[in-house]
Amino acid sequence: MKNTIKEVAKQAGVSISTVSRVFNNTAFVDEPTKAKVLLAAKELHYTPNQAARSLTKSETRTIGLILPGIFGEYFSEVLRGMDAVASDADFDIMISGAKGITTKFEKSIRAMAGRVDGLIIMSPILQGAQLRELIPVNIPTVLLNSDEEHPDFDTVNINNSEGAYLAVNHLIRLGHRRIALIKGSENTYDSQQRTEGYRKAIRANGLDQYRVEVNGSFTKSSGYDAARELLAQEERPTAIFAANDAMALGAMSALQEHGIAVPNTIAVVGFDDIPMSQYSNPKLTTIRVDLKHFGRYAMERVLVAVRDRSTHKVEHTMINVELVVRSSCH
Amino acid sequence: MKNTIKEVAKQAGVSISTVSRVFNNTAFVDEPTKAKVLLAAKELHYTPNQAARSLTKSETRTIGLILPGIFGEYFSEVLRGMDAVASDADFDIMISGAKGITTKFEKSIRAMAGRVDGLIIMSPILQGAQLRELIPVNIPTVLLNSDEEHPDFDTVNINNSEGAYLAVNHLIRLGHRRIALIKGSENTYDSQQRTEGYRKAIRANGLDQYRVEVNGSFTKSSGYDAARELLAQEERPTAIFAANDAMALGAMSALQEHGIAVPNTIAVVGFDDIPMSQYSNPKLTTIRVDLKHFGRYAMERVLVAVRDRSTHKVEHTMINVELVVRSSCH
DNA sequence: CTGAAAGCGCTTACAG
DNA sequence: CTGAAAGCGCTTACAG
Repeated sequence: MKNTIKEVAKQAGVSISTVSRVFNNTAFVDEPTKAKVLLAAKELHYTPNQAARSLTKSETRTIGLILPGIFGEYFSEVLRGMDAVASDADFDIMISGAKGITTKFEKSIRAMAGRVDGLIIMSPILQGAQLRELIPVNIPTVLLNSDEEHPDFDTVNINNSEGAYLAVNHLIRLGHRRIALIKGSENTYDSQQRTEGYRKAIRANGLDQYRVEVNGSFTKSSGYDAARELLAQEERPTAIFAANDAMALGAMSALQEHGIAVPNTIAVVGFDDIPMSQYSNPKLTTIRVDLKHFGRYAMERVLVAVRDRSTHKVEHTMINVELVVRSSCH
Repeated sequence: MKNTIKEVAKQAGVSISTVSRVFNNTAFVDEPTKAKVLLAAKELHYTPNQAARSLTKSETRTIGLILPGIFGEYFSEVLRGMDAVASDADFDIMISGAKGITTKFEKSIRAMAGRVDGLIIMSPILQGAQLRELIPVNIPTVLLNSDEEHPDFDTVNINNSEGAYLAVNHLIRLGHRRIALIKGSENTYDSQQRTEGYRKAIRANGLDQYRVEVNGSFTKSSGYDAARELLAQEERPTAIFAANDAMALGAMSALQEHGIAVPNTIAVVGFDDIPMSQYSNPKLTTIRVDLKHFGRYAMERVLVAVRDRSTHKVEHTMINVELVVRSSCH
């Protein structure tokens, strides 16, 4: 990596232009010359410096990802989708975990400058104007899970409120009335929307008197804790809607520890349909989000934006969801 | 991002050196001058181009990760550990999924050249000599899950065979004799070692006549399939050791579908102790690997290597494991 | 305290 | 087909 194009040129007895040409196949080079270059490169273990390359070509062939975290099956699936299309297009991925802290977020953005051709940002906390301020002007970026109608950026969102509505409605049709909600992380766009969907369904069915909401943070352990909190209440719910599958799984675990049968005594619904949900015991009824497609689509959007930066028009996309019935409700 | 240091300098009426100085705090700059620069930078939405910066400083403050995949809780946890220490040290992470294909692997390496200060490579398939050939000479790199004693690279490994031995031994002490193994991905270093540990325990207890091994690939679905295969055999095992938790979870799901009680009819042990394992039903007995520490440690190693490239000496580390008994065995 | 200039490792017209 | 030179956007001695 210390060996430069200059060394290779010297060793091969040619100019650096020639070396560049054989490495980029950008012009025809005589076979013997080419051979000499290749040999020299091999001997010196030469690999072109991509930073230098980016600088001259002002293209990096990499997309930057700024996410609130990259952990758990939710992000895994989204990443998997992104990786698939990036890799097909011969793009690399640069990751920065923004942790939801604004200063950290700014730092991540700065770190990306000049090293990526486009940005995918999932920042469920930051709002429209702030994003406008923080995100560099000239770089194609798509926003995930925030500000559905941001005038300046492409946007991909999950139909959260619809999904929550579907989930709760399913429970109601099954005869449940006291349906508890385990909420996602506070201040988070998707959490708020899922809460809203829950409330809408409750209200629409005149069940407001039975409404009960407890806090969570989208993690299994927070779902576990929330379920215990629910069990401690004098009037226990007969059903729980957790704002994501991780919490639903955690909640089921807590219920089972307490010897409470799922779904017979308490029914549970989740949201996301992460892979684990079809392997749990009982299998989780949930709201299916095609997470892989979500990631895939987001990556496709940046890529087209990168390709024709000039003609690109802002587009807002909503990912549909559907109820998938398994065995955790009754 | 299109705005350069030159534009800022012009707008502020100073030289580019001065702009550079205020941005890097690398020398004292008069307050009024500084103010002018900052103002100009703000107006132009200026962010220093990191590619250019890397080139002149020949330091990138980023570590490249080449992994066989970045999906599932196993990788999530490892990544979480890496991210924590990288982020503390103010380093970014660049990811490339090598997918175990050699050509893809080479491409990943090339893509990293000049864009990272160090490399963490998990390539359970490639062997010592190949790695030597493929990895650029001058870049500090640590190898994960491969070639324990590679003479040229730092190495961090999990004590796989010991762990497998512990798991199987636990089952034997519980009175099981027909203990099936669900293997991990073929040709994989860690899979081979886990298989080896299984066989050692079986042999040491004179149980060779009961040995039964089926194939898997470290995924939940492969564990599910493998369990079904086991159930189809004329003599069913009374216990299953899955080479990782994901497969163990998949296997339990298959057993439960068939109405087989875990652990009463068939006991199950896993390996890794991914977060889900303490939330499953029943909770999974497994071999605990401190995955987060694994990632953390690997990142720490590259970072020290990056810091003193010259004095650094190759070091081989083994991560210890331990049996954690929960409720899936009996 | 600040500026002019060289240099980081490449690519790409421009000549020949 | 190949080379010399300019330039990408920075940083960093070197002067003053």
